[in-house]
Amino acid sequence: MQPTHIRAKMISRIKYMVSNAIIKDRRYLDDEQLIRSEQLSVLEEIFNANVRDTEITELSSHFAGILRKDHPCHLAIWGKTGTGKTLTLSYFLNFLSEMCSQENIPIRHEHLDLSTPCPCFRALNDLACTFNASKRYKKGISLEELMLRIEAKLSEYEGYLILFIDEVDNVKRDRDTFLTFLVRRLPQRIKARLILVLVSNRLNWPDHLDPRVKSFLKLNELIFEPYDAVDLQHILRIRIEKALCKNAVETGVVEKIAAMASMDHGDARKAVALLAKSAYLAEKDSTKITLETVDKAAAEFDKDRYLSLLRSAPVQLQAAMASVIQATIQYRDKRLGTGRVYDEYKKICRQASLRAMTARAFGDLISELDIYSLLRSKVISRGRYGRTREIVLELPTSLIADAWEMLKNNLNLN
DNA sequence: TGTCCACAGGAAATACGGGGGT
DNA sequence: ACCCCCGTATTTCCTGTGGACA
Repeated sequence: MQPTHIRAKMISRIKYMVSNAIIKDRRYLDDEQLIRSEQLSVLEEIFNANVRDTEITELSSHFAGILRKDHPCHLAIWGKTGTGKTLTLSYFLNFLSEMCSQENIPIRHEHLDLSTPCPCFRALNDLACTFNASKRYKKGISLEELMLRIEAKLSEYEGYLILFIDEVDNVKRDRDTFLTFLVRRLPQRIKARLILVLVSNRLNWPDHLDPRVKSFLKLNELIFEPYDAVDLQHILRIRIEKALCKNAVETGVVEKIAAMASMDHGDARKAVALLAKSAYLAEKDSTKITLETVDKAAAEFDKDRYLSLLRSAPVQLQAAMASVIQATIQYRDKRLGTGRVYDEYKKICRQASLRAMTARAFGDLISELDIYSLLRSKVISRGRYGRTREIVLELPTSLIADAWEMLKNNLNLN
């Protein structure tokens, strides 16, 4: 060991990195790290570039009634993830409140974020919490009790109350109870004028809703189109200016990222994440961000997404996924039905000393994996050889080995 | 035409684990 | 400390089903 040697190495590396730095302020590559006011200022710049113009105009006319002491009806908003629904709405509602307070119109808005799937109970509980009407419970208190507390808390308030409920369709099971409460019961019991803003990323969510709720729910609808490539370019350029040094980006990179992101979802968050990843990669190699860097970043991005999704999933789901992979490898080109995969699953559970769930429950696990699009399952009939769900692994082939390794580790197999 | 496979997937029953009330 | 109640997760039980085969 030669301490001076390693020191010299470190110093030269650090100096080198500093002189070649391309990231100026990495917080601007990740929204989570920005404080509220910074987020809003970025947002305002984006809006000033005429992005989301039509949506904001629509919102304005929908809520204009408030300034005339009118009661606008509820609003349903559709749009895929990363189309800026949440940010646009909170920006707009803040602005609206400001305007109203200048006119002395009492108004309040609350944001209920259901970005992770949650049962009716937790949704109500969260709602109660945002009103300070109750503490956070895990269990052990009835839905009725929660509703009463919310009502009690709001009983005195008489102005407008805008409830902005993000990702409504994440309310699993009993969605009707939740919505019935909001749509029918709550308005009758409180004096405030309630306006619901329901955000969802599926277009057809009111379809399988209790018809009684639906008829009560007079809705105005607003659709957030996915960003197109031009919008995304605006968004990226603003970020680049804030986060990166001058000349850190080769020409064509912005266009490329924008094109990639708009092609598969029009998701702005994803576009920014891709930019961030590219920047990190470029910085590590001390180069500019080139077109190849972007390709590399995109590949890694996909990999990370799948693997972290799996890693953080409940064990049973991981075991189910492992069994699907195992079965796919084992039976190579034969078609996979639920039965075979279930046998595999039982084996894996034994190895991982996990309690195997019943076939019925296993079927539900498969459906869940389908929702995450880790696999595709389709019910087919093979005549006298029965009916089953054909299961096809939907993982990029390059990832199968990685995923398998990770699952094996997580489940302590072998 | 009827049979029967191998499951799907709905409904009811049961197990679980945690909070509230006393 | 005890018991009871609640929502949630899983199991048990069950009916349904498309089409190959006889």
